[in-house]
Amino acid sequence: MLRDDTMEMRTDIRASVQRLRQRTLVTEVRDELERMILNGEIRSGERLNEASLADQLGVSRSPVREAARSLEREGLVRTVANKGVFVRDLSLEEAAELYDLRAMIAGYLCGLAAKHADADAKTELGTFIARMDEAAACGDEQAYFGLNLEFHDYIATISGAGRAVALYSSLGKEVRLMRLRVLSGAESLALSNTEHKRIVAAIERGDADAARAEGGQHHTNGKRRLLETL
Amino acid sequence: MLRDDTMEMRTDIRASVQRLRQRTLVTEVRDELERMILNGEIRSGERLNEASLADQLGVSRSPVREAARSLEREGLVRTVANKGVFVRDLSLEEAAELYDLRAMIAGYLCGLAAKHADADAKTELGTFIARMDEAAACGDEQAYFGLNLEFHDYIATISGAGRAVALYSSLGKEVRLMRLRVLSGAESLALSNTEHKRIVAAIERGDADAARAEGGQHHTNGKRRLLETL
DNA sequence: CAGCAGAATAATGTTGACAATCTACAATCC
DNA sequence: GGATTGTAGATTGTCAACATTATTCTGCTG
Repeated sequence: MLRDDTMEMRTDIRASVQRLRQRTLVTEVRDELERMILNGEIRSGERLNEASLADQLGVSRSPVREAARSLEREGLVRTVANKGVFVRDLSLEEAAELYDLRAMIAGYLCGLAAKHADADAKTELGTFIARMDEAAACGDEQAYFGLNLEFHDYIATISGAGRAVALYSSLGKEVRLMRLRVLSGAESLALSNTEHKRIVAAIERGDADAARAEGGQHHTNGKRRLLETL
Repeated sequence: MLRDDTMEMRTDIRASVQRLRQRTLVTEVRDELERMILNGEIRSGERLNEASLADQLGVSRSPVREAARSLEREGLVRTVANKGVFVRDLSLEEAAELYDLRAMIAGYLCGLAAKHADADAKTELGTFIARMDEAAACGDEQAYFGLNLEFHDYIATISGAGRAVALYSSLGKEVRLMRLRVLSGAESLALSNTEHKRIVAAIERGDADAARAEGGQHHTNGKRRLLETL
């Protein structure tokens, strides 16, 4: 028992060290910039002033520069030579395309999840559904929004995919650039969760094709809701 | 007539300046590194030595660092803190996943191309097919390989998509990391071009659904061929 | 001789300074 | 008055030096 504990601690420490060791100023700044952009603290189209940000974050310009370049990977910014990096400004067409891409990849992930989900994963998915039902009943959009993100991330995790997961997450962030809350109103939340239930049902019975279709349809519906909002 | 000529020249110069203006040491180094990686001059798993590359290219480490980070966007390298950036080493599973993703996106692009292709585009597609037929008949794998890339890039262009095109191109480069020539042998080339013809036929008759299906299938067949090779 | 400290070496991370470029505004000319 | 040129300030691009971290080699100890 004692040995188990110490082993547990040791692996914990090792993991923690591993994590800390991977952190560097660039990653730190990167995360902070990403947060600022997604929170709208830096608005769409705005320039990321290297000197100002470096000063603000207490580092030199180099880490800021590299972090900004790194954000390009997620499509959060675009770089113009000799002018700077700017927070991307999504047109409606671009947003619609992002939804299409996300729908395809989400379907792919749901299909894989149906193949790979074990009993624990299925239980966890059920828990997510229940919690989102609760949030929907309370009309707590904030909570539902967070749970929704976690739910889809969880499906991505159990899919066992690599690049597709990263892509899905990246496209998700890109979409959030629009800063437009599609899910609003209790009935909208409930409807969204109905679709979640269909996805989970398909995953639970291991029906990959159905899971793929439901996952894709859920995101396509999201695109339709977005377009209807405008 | 004279006026037309000078106008023509002026726009040429303007475009050229515009292009040069966007070039900077970072982009220059980035392209060179990409070339080196895709040509296998830097092998999979190998580290990109900043100082050595900087020396070799006659620049300081900063542009090399940024260029290397920029290559991360295309998944050509992975960065490990305090250890460096390494050319990605694709496992078979990862490669298969890349093929799946590419198949989905290619299908998406073919579907859009079927909707947006004008008469000129259709003619151009026909030309590609003819040229690839010729290369296949001669068994010129090198030429077929290049034409194949151009053909798919052209479809991506006429699709009118934005992010999806970039993604498709990026995944294409990633796949090339394997440095495995799937297309070999005259019959293989001819078979591949048969599939191209089905795609072009669907685009020519404006059948988006069929184009999507054919485009996806073509890439899925590529994945199958890859897996059979091993 | 295996294995392990510890120094030496080499690489990356970070910084501040300088060069090149862009932007905005004022002075000039027609 | 309007357009154009020139100049000053701000911003990005690049560089070389220093700090920190990883790797390798060496010599010691059992």
